[in-house]
Amino acid sequence: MPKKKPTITTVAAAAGVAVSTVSRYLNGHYVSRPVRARLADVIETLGYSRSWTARNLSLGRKGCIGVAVDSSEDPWFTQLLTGIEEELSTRDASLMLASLELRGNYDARIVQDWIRGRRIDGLIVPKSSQREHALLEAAVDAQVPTVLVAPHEIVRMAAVIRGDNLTAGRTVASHLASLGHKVVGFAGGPRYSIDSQHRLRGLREELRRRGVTLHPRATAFCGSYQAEAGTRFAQKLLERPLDVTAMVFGNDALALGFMRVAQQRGVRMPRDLSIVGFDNIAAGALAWPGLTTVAQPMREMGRDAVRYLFEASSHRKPPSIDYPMELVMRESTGPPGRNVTP
Amino acid sequence: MPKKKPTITTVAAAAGVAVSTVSRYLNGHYVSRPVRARLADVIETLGYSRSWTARNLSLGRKGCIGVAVDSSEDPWFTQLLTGIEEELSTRDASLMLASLELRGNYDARIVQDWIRGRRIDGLIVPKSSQREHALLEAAVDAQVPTVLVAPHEIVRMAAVIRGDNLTAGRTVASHLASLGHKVVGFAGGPRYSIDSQHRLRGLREELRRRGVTLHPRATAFCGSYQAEAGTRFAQKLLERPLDVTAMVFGNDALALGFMRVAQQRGVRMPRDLSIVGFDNIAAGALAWPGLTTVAQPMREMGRDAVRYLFEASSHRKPPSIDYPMELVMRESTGPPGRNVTP
DNA sequence: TTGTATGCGTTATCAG
DNA sequence: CTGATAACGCATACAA
Repeated sequence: MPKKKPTITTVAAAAGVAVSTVSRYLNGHYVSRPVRARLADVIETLGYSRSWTARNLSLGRKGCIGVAVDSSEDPWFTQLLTGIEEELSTRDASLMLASLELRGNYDARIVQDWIRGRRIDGLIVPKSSQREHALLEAAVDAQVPTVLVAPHEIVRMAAVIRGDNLTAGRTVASHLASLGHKVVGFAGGPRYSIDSQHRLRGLREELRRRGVTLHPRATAFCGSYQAEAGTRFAQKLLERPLDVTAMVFGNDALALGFMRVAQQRGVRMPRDLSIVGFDNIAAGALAWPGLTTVAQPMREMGRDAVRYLFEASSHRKPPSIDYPMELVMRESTGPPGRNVTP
Repeated sequence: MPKKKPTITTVAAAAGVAVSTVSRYLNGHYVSRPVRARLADVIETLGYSRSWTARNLSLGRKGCIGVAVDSSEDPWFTQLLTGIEEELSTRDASLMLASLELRGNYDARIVQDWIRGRRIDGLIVPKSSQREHALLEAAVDAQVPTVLVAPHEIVRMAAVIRGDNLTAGRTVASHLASLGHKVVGFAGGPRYSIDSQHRLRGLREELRRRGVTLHPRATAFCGSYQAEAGTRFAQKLLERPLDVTAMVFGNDALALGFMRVAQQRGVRMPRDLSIVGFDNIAAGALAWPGLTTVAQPMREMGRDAVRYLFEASSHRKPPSIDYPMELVMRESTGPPGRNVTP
């Protein structure tokens, strides 16, 4: 006999009060002490727990925020996700997840349905680029608060959260310069990626200040942030003798992809070549040599993203915060050695 | 002027029919052709889209399935997640995600709230172990269909989906034997993990059949599936000359953790030691040497998990399927070399 | 084939 | 301080 779940009406009846009183009790509004005690008792013995669906319908909200990402298998993203979860768990709201590239090709219909069907109270879009334009437009149309995390391209339709990539670039430059490197290279992600651009700019500035050369032939964009782009870049760069003693990559995935090919070809790191990445993904710490990188406070950024969403109404203008980034030194960087011919 | 969102009532009024007719139209029930056309038109111009919350309330369901995992940063899990998303996207349902170890220590309250508050139509728990017992009990109590993916320990409270680890173990044994290895070792995850036990058993059986020794001193359990456990194991095993020419690990994370330490100490792989893992996580493909491993059809398992959830009522007994696993050969395995003294 | 009436479980606005 | 009662937006018997 599957006993039916108790509702607020059941509780009210059992306690001999009106449903509205129970509701008030549930929401911490005023009820007399004796009634409160009785209600607590009844609810306990009945094992009552209110219906989220009904509550949300009544409140006119959805109780869910949406997260739309290229792929939920991206380790950079999962760090952010943890932060999002963390903050959400304190706000009795939950998250809906959608990968935009689930079956190989881009498809944002699910997210479009979310916002058209008013299924979400807010939207978080990490690493958005031009192709998310329609999505963001729909979001502002439907008045669903949106926050972009580390968008590839510039937008003024939503709040933005991103790391302080300019300073991060400078930090990397300092690190390399103080190790004694005189000529370094840079390989970014997509050319249009703001993160890559800022990282490069910071790197370039500080390098120049330190009298270090940023070699033009070893400075490029890989077209993507995927590891495969890093391996392709490696195949090209390592065809001929190295011009540089250190390479800085747009992110860890690129760096790791590069390192695999480099090791395969006998390039010893950091002796022949120092490597630096960005993002501090787990794979970098597991590699040998461990990948020197720059960490962003992803969890904090995730938390702040949902915080902003829940306070969106009170904000006049969406904030655009730059989070501090921290150099994580591992074995892939060291003093420069002689150049190598692979 | 934020135009108010149209409801089913708005549509009915605009079309000059009753709401029930609109509802019928929406759900594909019978409506006359002219009315249907008019409705389609009105809905289009109004930009109407029905409220999920209200629909679910009326239907008595939640429209969400819950996924409770140790950490959503686990790359093994994110593969599963992709499959879950994939299937969910075809069923107009969404997923709620909760990490059980969000802040370092175990806390399942959020998930308990889900099932107590009837917020989910089903529950997926990957890699469950003893500590999830209370959770599963609550789930059966509340009649929420549950499916366990690759549970560490045996349970009879829910449906189970897992890979065919026995055969996988045999496959690895064959691979190693045919490469010419004569003495191999095994390092599993937690001792109680069924996956590790099965993988070991399959390995042992086939090894014996092939006349290959499974060295007892190099056969152990690392206590966890985390990479750190692999590094600890490496530090211990590599203290003295190796007794084996190949090591099989309970999963890729352990193997990668081991490899890092091994490379650090100058062990050349596969020349000095061949390495095999399980799970085929991305980091293994990026390492050098690339990690030979056994892949599970994680996406398919994820899809099937939600399929089961949605058909739970029609099933008499929960199925417990073993999914085929596939050897992925990379550079970390090769013919045995001479033993090495690190 | 279509309309009417009722229920889903809460919250909020009123009177009392 | 508490109790009716009207939303919330949709689905579904049942009646017409």
